[in-house]
Amino acid sequence: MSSMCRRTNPRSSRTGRPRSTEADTAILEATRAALVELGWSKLTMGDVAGRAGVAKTTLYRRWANKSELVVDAVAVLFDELELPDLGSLQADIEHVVLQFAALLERPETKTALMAVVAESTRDEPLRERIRASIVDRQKRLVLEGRMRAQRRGELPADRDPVAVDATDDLIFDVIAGAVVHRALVSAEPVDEPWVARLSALLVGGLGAAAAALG
Amino acid sequence: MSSMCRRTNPRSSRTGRPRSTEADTAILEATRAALVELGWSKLTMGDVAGRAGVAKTTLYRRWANKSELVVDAVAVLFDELELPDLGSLQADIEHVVLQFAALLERPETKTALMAVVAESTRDEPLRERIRASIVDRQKRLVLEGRMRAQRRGELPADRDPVAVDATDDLIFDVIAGAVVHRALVSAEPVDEPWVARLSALLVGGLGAAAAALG
DNA sequence: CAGTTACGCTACGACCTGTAGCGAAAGGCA
DNA sequence: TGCCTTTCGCTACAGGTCGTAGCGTAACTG
Repeated sequence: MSSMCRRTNPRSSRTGRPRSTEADTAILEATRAALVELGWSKLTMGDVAGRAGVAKTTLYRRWANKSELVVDAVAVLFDELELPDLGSLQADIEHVVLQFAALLERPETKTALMAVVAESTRDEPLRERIRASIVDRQKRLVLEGRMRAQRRGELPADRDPVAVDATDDLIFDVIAGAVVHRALVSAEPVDEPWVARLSALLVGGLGAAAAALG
Repeated sequence: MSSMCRRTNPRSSRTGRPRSTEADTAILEATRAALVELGWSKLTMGDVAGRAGVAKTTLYRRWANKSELVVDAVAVLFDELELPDLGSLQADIEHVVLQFAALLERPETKTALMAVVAESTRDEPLRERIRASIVDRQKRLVLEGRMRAQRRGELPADRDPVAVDATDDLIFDVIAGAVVHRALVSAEPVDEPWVARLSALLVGGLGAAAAALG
């Protein structure tokens, strides 16, 4: 709290004209609109600036490039995912998978998600941004679902906390990966029959693992 | 076989200078090299042409754009995947998953795969090309592994052929999706412990489903 | 009021795209 | 052998995007 605590958080610079938060939201909204209309590859910074009613230079003051801008624009959409208690592990999984599939059906996310991930393979800061803004935030769903199943007695209580973490990570990659692959790579519908099969596979697999350890 | 059967297969045009197959291979090789050095987003058609020692116009005579070129350049790498019989379903799965993970570790595939998939969300011909050149060709691995497991008695024989197809598709999306998500989105290693967990989950899930039906 | 920062605007060099036009090369066919 | 057709390398080009620089103005602080 000294007078020079500044470089750590440039947003709290005490002096000068503050950044327009209206411009922030207008830009992110314009970015999502441009994604819907143009898709990732035809979206340009100049176009977004025009839609948002700001100068192109204003975009570059906030984001280094298109990828970082788009990550911020779509990240908020992923926070809409919820995990209501439907009474059984399988029902919970099916519900969240259908939500996730609906999210991936939206043209903004469909075109943007794979693109920024592809870009992040050669851009470490971007990878970190994606992890922090999107990936890690959704692991909460797996955590919550697993704990709920344990409370119900569908899954055994924790023994080795390291193994539990590893299993949570595995389930996350399996569910998210399978849905993304089905929707975007195989390009086939993530509908109730498919979701039911996936959920049954997971519940069966988790149950079998628990039985083997018990 | 009349004298005018021509438009159906432009490659078999009887007259005129034939396309240089050396140029074909040089271009695809140059494309992979450029992917390694530059990554997807900085790869340009002019750069590839220069590396391959051909004119830029020669590229555009063969491929409509960067995406189609890159699909052809990396598709061949996916054909290296094999499924040797290791004696058990779980061992077979683990082996092919580790192969697939090694493939995704290569800089060419890592940067290209997600990029062309992202592009294909707004490009129907490209999606078809990806499906034909990469996706569908790898489903053979699931088919072979499932039939082998049935021969061993690890899985029950087919009853409903429709359900069998659906399960094959599901397993394909789950395995490929999980590995891709782990490697590129979560950006964490696809190592033996993780692969063992994934395989155990799948084998357990398939076994539980079989038991429920039996 | 002085100091500092953000803003809109314009302009710009560098780069990439995809196409057109040319003369030369390499095949098929009679 | 000569004609036809297609591909080849080359050059040139219009159109578009990127990311930055410079300017005068606006907004907020103490």
